[in-house]
Amino acid sequence: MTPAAGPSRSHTATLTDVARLAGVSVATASKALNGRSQVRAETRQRVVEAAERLSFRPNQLARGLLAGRTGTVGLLTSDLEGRFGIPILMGAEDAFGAGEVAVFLCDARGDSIREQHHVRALLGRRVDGLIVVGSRTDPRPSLGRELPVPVVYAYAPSDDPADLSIVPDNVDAGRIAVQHLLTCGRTRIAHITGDPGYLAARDRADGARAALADAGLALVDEPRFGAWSEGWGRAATALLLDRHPDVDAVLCGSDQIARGVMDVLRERGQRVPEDVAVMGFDNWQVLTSGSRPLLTSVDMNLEQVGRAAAQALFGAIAGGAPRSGVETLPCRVVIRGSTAPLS
Amino acid sequence: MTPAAGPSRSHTATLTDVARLAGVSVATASKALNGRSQVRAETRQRVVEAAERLSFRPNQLARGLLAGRTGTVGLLTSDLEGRFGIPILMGAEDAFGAGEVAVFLCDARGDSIREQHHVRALLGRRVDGLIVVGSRTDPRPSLGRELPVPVVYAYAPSDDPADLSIVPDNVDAGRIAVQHLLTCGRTRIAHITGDPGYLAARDRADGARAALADAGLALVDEPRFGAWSEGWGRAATALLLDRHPDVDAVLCGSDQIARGVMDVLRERGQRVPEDVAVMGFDNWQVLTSGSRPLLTSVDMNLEQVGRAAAQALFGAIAGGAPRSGVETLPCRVVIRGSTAPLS
DNA sequence: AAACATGCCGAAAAGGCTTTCAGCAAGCTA
DNA sequence: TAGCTTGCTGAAAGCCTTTTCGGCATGTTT
Repeated sequence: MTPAAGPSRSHTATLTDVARLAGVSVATASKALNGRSQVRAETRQRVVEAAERLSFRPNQLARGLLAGRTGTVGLLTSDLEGRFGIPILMGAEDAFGAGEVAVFLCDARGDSIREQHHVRALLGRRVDGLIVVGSRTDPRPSLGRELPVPVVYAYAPSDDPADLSIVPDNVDAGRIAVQHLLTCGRTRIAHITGDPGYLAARDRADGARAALADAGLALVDEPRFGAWSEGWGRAATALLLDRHPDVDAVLCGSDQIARGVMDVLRERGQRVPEDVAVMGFDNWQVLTSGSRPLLTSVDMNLEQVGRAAAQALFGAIAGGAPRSGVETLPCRVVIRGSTAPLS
Repeated sequence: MTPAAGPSRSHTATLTDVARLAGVSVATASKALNGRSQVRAETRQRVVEAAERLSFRPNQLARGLLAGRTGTVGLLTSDLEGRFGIPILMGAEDAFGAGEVAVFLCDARGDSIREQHHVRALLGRRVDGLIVVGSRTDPRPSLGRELPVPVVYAYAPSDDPADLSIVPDNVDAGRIAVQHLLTCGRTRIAHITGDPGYLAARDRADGARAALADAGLALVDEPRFGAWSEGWGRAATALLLDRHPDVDAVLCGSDQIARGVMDVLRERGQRVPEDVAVMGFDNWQVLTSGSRPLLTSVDMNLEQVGRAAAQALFGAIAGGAPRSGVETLPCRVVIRGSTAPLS
């Protein structure tokens, strides 16, 4: 057998082949394989066996062409390397994969020209719907209302309220984080967070302030906005301790920041969590599980965001009542060693 | 306009519509839009305008049905959450996206049943080829030789030498890492690495030993295998310093381990890099850029692995000479603050 | 003016599948 | 036995595009 002439070259079995082998017409073969009722059991059996023998796989292209539905969706992401897109993508893939939907993955790399290109290509392939995953929770431009298929935005909401967007509830995230710290008996809580240009940073700070206000308290100092990095966590902590040595909890805008904060606390002789409790956001395993002690963090349930987006899209494709607006999903606190009740 | 009856419902334009609007036959319309030469310039112009007006997008399903090629490939990954799959996926998506190929993403979650299911589904959709991305460099079971489309394995090689696999060269990675440390004038080099069940750990250790042997040196102590975690890095470093306080470099099997190593070195009063140089593997940004000093690391060029796999698959689809066996791609040292010449 | 080449265009088939509808045989009732 | 219902099966149309090939109107040559 020559290298190029394996079974690879043998014409893939088609329904006609199956029908011929089973001694029936293609129509009957089709009905037999699809569980239609107008086929005698014995005939169906023959067809099924023939299909088996030829390892027949119905051509989804032909099927999609006929049905007008392809059973495919496009997943448009702006940054794959960012860590937020992945869990969402997993959740969506999971929700679809359970059914019989296949996912086209496209990375626009944050470039709207590329994005437009991908949208056109996906429409050419007649996807049944689109999920758009952003890298930040700040609103992003809508793909427009003129698309021939439903679209769901995940993580980054569309700026058009007529679109449906699924996002984590960052305000509530800030609130539950503070509530956890209050539950631990902390009252002198500082907030060190990232780039104020990010809505997520502002939302979380707002939620944190609101929860404190509900308890008749306030943040120690204003929230310190900076960068989403360990370095900023370290720098801000040094400043914080100089001005407020009596702080008993630091809520950090990200796990990276929290790592920097914990490093400096340790260097300054503050024990975590005995003297100062520390919390992060994102629940990024590589960071939370490597720190000493393990880091308590707020998980944004991104996988669930992905799943919810997939389900919403599914519903829209099936023709359910169209939803719109920004729907938020709750976050959850994952408690580890860096927070504990004051003893 | 009722909510359900937007332009969404308006029948997507088809070539017939374009032809009718332009006052030509579908055959002519097709030729005009595809740059075939047997069309008068003026006629072509009319057709193009009509297509524009109707925002016509040729149906790729029909096209694929006819051509026998769909311009799609399946990307089968075993673990999306693992950090190795993503860059490979990005590289592949990039290499394909440049052309006109769309990528079906499937996550098998490490389950071979799921994997089989996905393969069948993808074949049903008549993908032109398959890329299989593993989560470890240990060989994995082949998908088999009987598939009707070419397959390329990335990161995790197939156990069938008849298949083509693209993997990073971990042995060489260990070698170049040690060479860098030698260049920095280090001679008492220890190796703390991860789970010995991983081929990557053993390969890197082998490469490191080989490079040292070439220089007439040997590792300080045997490589310390353990886990891919900061915690192990800390524990192993404590042991190491007790037995070999004169060590002047630690080569770590991953960036996580390296972070743990650096933490304990600092605690024990060893300066990095003045007293002890530290290197990691993987060049994982979140870890390398958060440490003090910034961490030198070996980058496995995973994006390039993905690109190379995509290109190989592309070649195989186009019918080029079939390649087979395991092809390795070189890694590269990314020098940062944690390694420096002895002064 | 006849014969020919040339340039454009359109009818039709193909690709694989599903669905509709007509046809046919067998079994039943009157 | 004629007429009817039931139960299966198959022919054919349709989904959308590309490609082949025949045909028609020019323009060109002798």
